[in-house]
Amino acid sequence: MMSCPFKPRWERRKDARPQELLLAALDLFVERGFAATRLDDVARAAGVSKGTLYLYYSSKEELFKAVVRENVLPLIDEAGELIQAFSGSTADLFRLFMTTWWERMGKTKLSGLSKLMMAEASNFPDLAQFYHDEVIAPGDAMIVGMLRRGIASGEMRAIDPEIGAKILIAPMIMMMMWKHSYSVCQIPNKDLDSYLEHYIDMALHGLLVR
Amino acid sequence: MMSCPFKPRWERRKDARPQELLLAALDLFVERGFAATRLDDVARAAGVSKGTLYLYYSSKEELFKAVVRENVLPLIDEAGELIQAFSGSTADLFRLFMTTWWERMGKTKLSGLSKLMMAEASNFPDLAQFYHDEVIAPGDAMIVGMLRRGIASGEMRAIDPEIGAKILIAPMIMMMMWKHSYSVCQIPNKDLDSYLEHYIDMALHGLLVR
Amino acid sequence: MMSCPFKPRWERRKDARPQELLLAALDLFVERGFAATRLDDVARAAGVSKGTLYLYYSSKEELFKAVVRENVLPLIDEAGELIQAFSGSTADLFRLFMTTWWERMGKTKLSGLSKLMMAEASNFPDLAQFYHDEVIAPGDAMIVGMLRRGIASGEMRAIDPEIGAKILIAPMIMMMMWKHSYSVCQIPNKDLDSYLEHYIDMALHGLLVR
Amino acid sequence: MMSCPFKPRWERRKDARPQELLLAALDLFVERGFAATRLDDVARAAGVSKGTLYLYYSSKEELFKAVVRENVLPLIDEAGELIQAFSGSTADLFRLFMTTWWERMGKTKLSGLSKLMMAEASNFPDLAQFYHDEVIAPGDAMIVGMLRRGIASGEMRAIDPEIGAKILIAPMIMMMMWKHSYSVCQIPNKDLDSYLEHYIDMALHGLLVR
DNA sequence: GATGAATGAGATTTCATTCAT
DNA sequence: CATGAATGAAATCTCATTCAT
Repeated sequence: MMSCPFKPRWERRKDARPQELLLAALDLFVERGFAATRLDDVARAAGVSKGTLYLYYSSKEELFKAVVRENVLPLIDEAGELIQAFSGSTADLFRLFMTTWWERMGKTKLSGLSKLMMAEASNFPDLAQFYHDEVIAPGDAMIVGMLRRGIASGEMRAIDPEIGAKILIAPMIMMMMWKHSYSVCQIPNKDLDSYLEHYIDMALHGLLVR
Repeated sequence: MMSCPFKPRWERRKDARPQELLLAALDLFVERGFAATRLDDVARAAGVSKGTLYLYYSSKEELFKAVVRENVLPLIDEAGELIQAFSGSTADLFRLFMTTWWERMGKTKLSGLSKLMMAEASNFPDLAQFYHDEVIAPGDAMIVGMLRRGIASGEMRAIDPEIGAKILIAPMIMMMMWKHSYSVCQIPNKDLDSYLEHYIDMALHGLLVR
Repeated sequence: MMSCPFKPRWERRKDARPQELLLAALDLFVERGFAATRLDDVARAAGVSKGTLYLYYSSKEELFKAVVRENVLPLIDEAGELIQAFSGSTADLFRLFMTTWWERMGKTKLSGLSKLMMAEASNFPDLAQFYHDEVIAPGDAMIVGMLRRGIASGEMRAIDPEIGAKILIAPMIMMMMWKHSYSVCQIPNKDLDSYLEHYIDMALHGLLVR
Repeated sequence: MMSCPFKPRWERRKDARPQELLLAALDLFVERGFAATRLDDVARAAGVSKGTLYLYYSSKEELFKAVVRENVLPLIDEAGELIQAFSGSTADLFRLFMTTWWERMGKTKLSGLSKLMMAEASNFPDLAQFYHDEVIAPGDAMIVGMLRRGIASGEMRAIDPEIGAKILIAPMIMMMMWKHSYSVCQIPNKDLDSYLEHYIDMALHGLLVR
């Protein structure tokens, strides 16, 4: 936070404000969902008035899009670069990709956004389109790419990559969603790493040529 | 109320009228979710007045529980019996179980309830508790049971059955949820059977002793 | 109001409610204008809650349209019939028409609606279109018709009837509007009848062949 | 404030910058009305910040008064001088007065202020009082004066000059207001001159001794 | 049993005005 | 002089629930 000691005094406040709003918004959206989050609460959590929110974001939907843009899109880009740069076996790439995803999204608040979007997509088509275009489609494409790579190199069985991708993503997404829905049937935190290992193990033994 | 003295004992009363209510409620809950469904609309769809709803169900939550009880619990029971009665290999049991589930829940409106509960569990803890106790826990137990059966018989690798069950359920649940969320990234209906086959194939090759 | 003494008791309330709402709405719309009238106040004035208003009228605009429909349209129809039935000289018809208009609209609260619409037409295009189609156009057509009748019979000079109509309406409309705008420059009530007589006199001496 | 001791007495200070503000304000007030005009928009249109507006005008009402003072009052003075200086027949004076008025107010944006004031007078009594005192009363007095002049000289019939003035102004004001309200029933621009001629013709033939 | 009119708390969004810099 | 971020009251519209008939 104070990593840049020479930042001019007079710019700090202006730059900081939107960040505080997005942080508060992320917390509340994740906790309650899109429709059930009141802008009143977001404002109070950020320590500003309701009107201030509208100074920065012209509607609840725009606020949400900004939350996604600021928090999720960088991770997508990072993941894309990780895949591009990798030169080992596809199994290792798969392992690395899922582990990284888990560290960056699964373990953080961001995992709540997946649940939120799944939950509210049909009631907010604009949001759904946005999230699909910016997050789901690129993410999907990466898994498909990995499968194609593995099949081409002979490491993996020749499954349909599009269908296979959806099946393989499912346990990761469900793991993220469970964290944010039924507290009553939650996987204990200490088991989550075990879940991830089991998942990778089960996925690979199903994918690899035996 | 008791105007028909010969009414058979085992016939549940109040079932005739409520059936229409529950049908309308199921449709709307699945289409819009719990919070976003207006009782106004449920009443209109059922062809009764809003007040009448309250004659049969004391609140929106009670109405929802009734929908679940009437539609989902019988399927759970049925599935339990199917497993009890099965005597073939565990792989075949797994295949039969998932296929049956897909026919009875995945392909019907009921699949929407999974998404709904995932979406709204955290905002309606009572509902979450109810759904967990009545649906999730029993369902989970069946998968765990199948895994134990397979491991005990030597057919399957010795994975942790609790964790494995959650991983294995995930693609089934996601498939149901996708149907009801992003229309924009929906799997085409014609591919759904292909998805199921791929899933069973990938799951089994990961589970079976090689 | 009590002209139908045998009206069944149990329908009275239901029928009466919308009337009370429209009365309150007319009062407030006339007093404050469309945009500045708060539905809260309309509800309170009618002795009901805000929600009740929406039971009968789905939006502020619909409420306003209902006010116009209920109060103004009958007068328009009546005036049309009056003209159809008249068989005397056009000068006498003109006198009768303007006098009647003054009695029915000018002297009542309805005169406030003219001002309101003039004031807010450009900010509420839907309302403007509605009011033009239902009130202004028919009213205009009547004046044009009278002028045509007078010109055809040789009583009046051959002016352009469309343009003449607008000029002739103007003092009547202004008289109505003044009543509801500047209290500070208002024509005293006792002078209003004198205004009307002067207007008819000046108009006719301008129209009649000398 | 008195820092420039040699500044000529008669030069109004603070006039250079405010001119842009008043132009922007006139445009927007005419287009949308008083209440519906946002100071945000005025500031943006003038190319300054919202705070700057308050540097020059202490409130929205003061800004509006300044717009009227700067734009309308000079015309009133001019018209007064025109009447004083005129030496021909009263009919010719009337014609000249109305034609000039039409050129200077009717055809310009200023015509919008009449509608604005009529529309919002009752909701902003201070503004109404100001406008009445500064614009309406003097204008009215001029027409009354003309009528008195014509009656005294024997050119015109002995009508009540106060009442006659209001009737005679009405079509002029309405013509200005129509331009700014219902676009849907607007008099086409090419007909406006014809309207003016018709009006003068009808007015004079009603006023002159036959 | 059945109705549907009535409620009122609460949600998003707007905007004149203030004030620290 | 000038800025523009911040405020907070207010306005329209929604909906689960109640209750007299």
